[in-house]
Amino acid sequence: MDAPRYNAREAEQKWQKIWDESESFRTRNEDPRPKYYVLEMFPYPSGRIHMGHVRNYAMGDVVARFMRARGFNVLHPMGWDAFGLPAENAAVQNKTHPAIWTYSNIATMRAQLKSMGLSLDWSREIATCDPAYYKHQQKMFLDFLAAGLVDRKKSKVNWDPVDETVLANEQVIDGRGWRSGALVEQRELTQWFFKISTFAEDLLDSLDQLDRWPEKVRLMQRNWIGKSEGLSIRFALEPTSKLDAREVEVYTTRPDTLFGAKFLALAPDHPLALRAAERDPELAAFIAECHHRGTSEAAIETAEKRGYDTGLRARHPFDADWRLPVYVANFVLMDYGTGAIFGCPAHDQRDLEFANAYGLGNTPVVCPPGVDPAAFKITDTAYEGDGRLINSRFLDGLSTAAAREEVARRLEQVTFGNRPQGRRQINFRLRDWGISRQRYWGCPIPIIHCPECGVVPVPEADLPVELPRDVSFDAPGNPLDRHPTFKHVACPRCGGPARRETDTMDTFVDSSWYFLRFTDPWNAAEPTTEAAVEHWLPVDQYIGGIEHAILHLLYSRFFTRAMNMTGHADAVREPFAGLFTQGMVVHETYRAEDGSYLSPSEVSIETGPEGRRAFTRDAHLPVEIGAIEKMSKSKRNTVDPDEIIAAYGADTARWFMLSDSPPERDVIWTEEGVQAAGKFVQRVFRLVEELAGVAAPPDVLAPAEFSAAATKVRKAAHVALARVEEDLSRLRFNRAIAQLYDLSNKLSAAIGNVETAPVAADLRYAFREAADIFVRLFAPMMPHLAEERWARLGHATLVTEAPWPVAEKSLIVEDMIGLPVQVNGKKRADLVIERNADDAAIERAALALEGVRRALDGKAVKKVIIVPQRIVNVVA
RNA sequence: GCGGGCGUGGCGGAACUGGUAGACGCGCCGGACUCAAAAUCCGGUUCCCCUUAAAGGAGUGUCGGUUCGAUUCCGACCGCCCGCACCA
Repeated sequence: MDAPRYNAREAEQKWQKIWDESESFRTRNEDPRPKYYVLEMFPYPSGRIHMGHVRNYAMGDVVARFMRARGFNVLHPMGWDAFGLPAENAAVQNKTHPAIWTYSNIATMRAQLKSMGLSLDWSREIATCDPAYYKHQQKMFLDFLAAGLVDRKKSKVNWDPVDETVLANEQVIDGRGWRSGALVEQRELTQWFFKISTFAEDLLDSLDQLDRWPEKVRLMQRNWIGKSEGLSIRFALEPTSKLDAREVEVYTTRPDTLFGAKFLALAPDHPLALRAAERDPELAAFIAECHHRGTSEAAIETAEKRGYDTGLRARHPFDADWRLPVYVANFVLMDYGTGAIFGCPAHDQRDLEFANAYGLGNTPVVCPPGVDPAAFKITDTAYEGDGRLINSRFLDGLSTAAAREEVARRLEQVTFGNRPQGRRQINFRLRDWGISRQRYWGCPIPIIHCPECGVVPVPEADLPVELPRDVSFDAPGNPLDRHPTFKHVACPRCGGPARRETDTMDTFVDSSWYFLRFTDPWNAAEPTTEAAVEHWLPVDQYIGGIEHAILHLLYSRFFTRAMNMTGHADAVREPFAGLFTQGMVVHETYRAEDGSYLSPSEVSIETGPEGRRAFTRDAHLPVEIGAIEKMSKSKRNTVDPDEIIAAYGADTARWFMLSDSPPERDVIWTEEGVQAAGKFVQRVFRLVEELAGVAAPPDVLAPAEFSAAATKVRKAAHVALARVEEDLSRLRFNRAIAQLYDLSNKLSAAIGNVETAPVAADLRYAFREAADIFVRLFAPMMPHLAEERWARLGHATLVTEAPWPVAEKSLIVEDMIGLPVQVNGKKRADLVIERNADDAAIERAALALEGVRRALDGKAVKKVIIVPQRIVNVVA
């Protein structure tokens, strides 16, 4: 007779239905148990889920099920990051409406996620493109505006000429649009900004408290915020008559190098530069060239430092007779510091390159430790480190730190035009967040522009400002901008004709607060419910890709602060207490002989002693196995989760996703790997079948004593329990899975050793206990199989609702322990001895071992090092 | 260029705060079952020497250091990956 096989397809659908009907994953806010909020980054409804989603949601689901079993009231919701450009692209290509495309994708992906058996509370599902969601976002925009957290300013924006939209700085990668890949141009537009820089200091300082975040992410945010402490110095200009400008302010973090200054340089957009250009066509041409190069050839621009001498001269703040030339230079940025610098070529590489190009020379003023000042010369490489000041008059001999302080102190005391000439200043690289997008499929900005009243907020009663459905994508640009009734409205204040804001919000706004909405998505009146937010936040464990290390996580941190200020999240500052960034799913690439990519389904792999070789499935032509890369459509190395679930079941897919690699690292999807996981599912099914055959029924009481064989079975189960618990607590899924392989090996062996029937009562009890523990341990990873086997073991309850078992300490601690014995650091023997043997007894026993005696070869023992419970080292 | 991380068998990876290197899985080799194959089960599998066993030697990118003892700590170098990129 064939062994019974587990039909995953049937069983999984059955249990999903049962969970659904029993509302196993419905979470109630008023549940008295301690709360635990686990969240995976919600997906963009692009069409179908991919393996990256499977990995992400499998991890979150293990955490949710594990914490639920441990007695927590777990919130584990799901939603859709549903606004965004691809819906509009699809609308153009397929002549479908973005809403129809989006909601149809949501339906598909929801069904796919459900087929994974995730323990999600679907009653809290939200989609950011739903007016019931973005209505609140509009309300908060107005509240932020009232609170001074929103700015409207003309600004140079990154314009993507292909997508015809503005991009945030973060969306520009190597001078190209992150989505279109088109070279980004600079345009001047009036834009809405969230004043994230208001919180720069707090966003930076609070990172220290996020001790359950990866250090890497915190560091990336630190660098992104980019705090620097320095000094603003105002330089007097000559001749003043020429431009009607008496001074220029520069920012420096190195005031100590002030006596090494050789020039001043202005950004091409600096007001002074622009004014000077009005009278100097050559300078105007130079500035135009800077703009041009800045946008078109970003790579080349980095190579060469270029400048233009304005003819202006600046007076050195400590020497009225010292004049510095004032250049406009292509490497000075307008939007950092004051848009102007003083150049100290000896101690700044960029300044040195510039000075060398224009023959400005250099004077070293900081001498590195251990170098003779008289012999210290700078030619091609600036010295940017610390040292002792030289050639610097009253600063000579000071350390760089002391010199910085001294310059700051003196310049703060010098008065220049009624104000101190120097001012200590802290600068951040962090820019305000430009949220205006010239796009249809986004949250409308609730503003009306009136020629009489100016910028008028849409009254709260008129919210939401809903996207009109009747739009066409036949022409490029924003359809809202040419929509007749949406655009032209009456001013809410004066009633006169006015124009509605047709820009929509960056989709990163939508995802900056969805985790708060999940706590009470039913509240129609307000974005959040105070009690619910206070109860659930912060998210205890957030899981997602490292690609959101800066943007999404920083914006969310801003949003909780802004919501906190405006009364929408009183109890929250930091949204995510624990963050985990999971690795990608990668796969081999395959190329046919003509170089074209082949998908895994077109390739068959043959393995032998000489390794793996690939052939086309149909014609058996040789296939080149290429690099292992992130799954992508262009490389054709994707695997469809639906097909895997259809062939092996969700439990197999989940198990494999979690088993092979540490979760923070990339996992390589292989056919062999998923097959192995599938085999294990079958093996577990059979193993529990066998265990059920020898196990006592659930209600049998523990016997007074256990035989050695029974104790061994119980030990295996309890040791695995303790380890799996530890590993799951620390999200080390791959180790937990290794433990479970190990336990199933041990249980198989134990059953193999059972020869006599009937099986003794104590052993039957031990098998029952071990089987129950085993099923509960793999339940978070393979929930359907666990239910199936839990029922087979005679339980009337759901394992999903069963509490986590408690490991018995006495079974984990061994009476006899094995101690490796080293001689001079090399292992020579094993010593088995009572756990609590004293050092003298251990030493005596160790020295008596045959292996130790042989290694000593008669040499005298100098010392014996005994590390309790660990190791013995005999030094000879 | 600056900042960060990582280098362990044929492969993915274990090894808690310095204490038995290679858990577990894949692959491979051998065996059982079978007419045969698949499936399943059992055994082996870091390398070298050895017919086997026992015993031994080498070994965590390279070189050096600290230590009774180093994959783990320190220094230099090599290689790979990620982030930022004229931020004054």
